Amino acid sequence: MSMRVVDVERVKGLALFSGVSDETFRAVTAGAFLQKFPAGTTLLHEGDPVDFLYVLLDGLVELEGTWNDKETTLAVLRPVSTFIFAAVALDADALMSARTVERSDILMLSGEALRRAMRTDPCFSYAATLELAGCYRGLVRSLKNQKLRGGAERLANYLITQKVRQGGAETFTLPHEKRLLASLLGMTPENLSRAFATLTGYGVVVNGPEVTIARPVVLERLAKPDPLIDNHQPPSAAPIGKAERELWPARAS
Amino acid sequence: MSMRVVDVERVKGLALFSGVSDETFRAVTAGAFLQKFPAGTTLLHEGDPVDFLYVLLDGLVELEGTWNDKETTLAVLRPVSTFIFAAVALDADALMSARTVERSDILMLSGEALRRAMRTDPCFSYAATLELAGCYRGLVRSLKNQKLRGGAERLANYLITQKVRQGGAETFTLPHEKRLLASLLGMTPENLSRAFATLTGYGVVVNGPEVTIARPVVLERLAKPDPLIDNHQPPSAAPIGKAERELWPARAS
DNA sequence: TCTTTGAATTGATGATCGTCAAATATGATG
DNA sequence: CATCATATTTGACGATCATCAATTCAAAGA
Repeated sequence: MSMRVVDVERVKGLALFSGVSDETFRAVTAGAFLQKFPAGTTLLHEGDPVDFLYVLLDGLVELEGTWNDKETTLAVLRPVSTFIFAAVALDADALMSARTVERSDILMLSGEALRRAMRTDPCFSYAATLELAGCYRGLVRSLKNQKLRGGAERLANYLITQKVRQGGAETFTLPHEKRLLASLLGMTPENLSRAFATLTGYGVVVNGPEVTIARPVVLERLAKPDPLIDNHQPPSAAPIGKAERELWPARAS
Repeated sequence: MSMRVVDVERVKGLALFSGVSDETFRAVTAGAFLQKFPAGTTLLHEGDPVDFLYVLLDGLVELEGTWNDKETTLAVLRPVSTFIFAAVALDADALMSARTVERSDILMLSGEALRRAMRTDPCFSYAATLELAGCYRGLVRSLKNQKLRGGAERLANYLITQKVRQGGAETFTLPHEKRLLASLLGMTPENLSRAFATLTGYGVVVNGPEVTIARPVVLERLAKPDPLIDNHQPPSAAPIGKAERELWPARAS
């Protein structure tokens, strides 16, 4: 239920809490829950009121939207990430559902306490603004990606981004099922398969979850990656927030 | 160059400045520009560093993204709206271009002064957080709209939203060219024409920019509007911010 | 090992959407 | 009013994408 010391440190290291007073930090984490959820757990359903800010400390979480019996994945989060912060800030109903893809450690912080802290601690609400600004820009990228690119182009850019984020090696592993990737990229699993088949002609070799980009130059000529859509940020040891991720490479953390 | 008294009042009435001290307000508006731009002026190009927060006081502004020689409209703003706030908060490059659709009065506030104000005045940075949270949720709605709905469904919902926002009368006027509407809805002008033709079978009558929804029930059966995607907020006398717009109808301003 | 279950792939087909070209309508300007 | 430029519409066609069905594959359990 309560946090281990090591977890406290991870939370304190979040960009969202950088520079905030110990007092604010204690006020916000006082009534916090740390819970482990198995894979496939729905943490929050769209339309529900949001009482907590969620912090993914370990595992994998999917944010999804629904309409007319159709579902789509809006984001796949890895640690350490906060989610549904906007709804918490506004004390509004969730616009998307959240569910675990893998077994996950999730910290739940009282929304009420957070809003109170934002109103009193300028450091904290400044950090909150930066965090939200980073999230906002991530969505702008997603919307551009979705509206301007075709399926094969979205996949090609996704693969290039994954390669960079996982260290740049020629071969890397998809972080989750292809079914989920298809939903994230805005296509059906069948069409994702065909998009992979298309990329075979551009030097992409697929072996189950293992992907090899044999001819990066050729693939890039198709993908046309763009820093105003794709965020090719290499992995870093320190956990970073959405804001720092947005500021790279201009002002690396 | 500087603001008229009436404009100062309009700016002070922005949600972004609700509750901030006169001191902060003066600090932020001290080096402000108020400029009139003709239609078709590019205020900011994507990729450019952002030095100012823009506030649309009068007119119409389009936010657009580009990739691979294709363009798409991400939003069309009416007064009173702020834009590119996220980039200003992070002092990052713009992810989208901004350009006037009509002759527009635009206030430009120093980004540096705004960031300074956010760090010192908790009221202001709290308001900034709410503003950004509202913008974030608007984008979530756009992304769901784009990924989950087909063209005719997007158009049907757009028309219903316009009808409500313009007061609810059976007949209303499109706020701008159809070419721009097509880009906003993520389709070509040709397909927008065809989508309008399709909606004729659902009681939609188009006469140039005049649209009549003759059988609202029939159109809604196609559109399936959803409060988690569409924000059917009726017009209000008081200018409101993105945050209040998100909170409706829960906590009307 | 065999079976079972669900993911992934492949093929066939139809729906949706974009592109090109041409025709029409609209609005601004001389 | 006439002319021009541009927006809009319409038709034809091809590309992209979704759906349905069938098959293959892989992992977990009996």
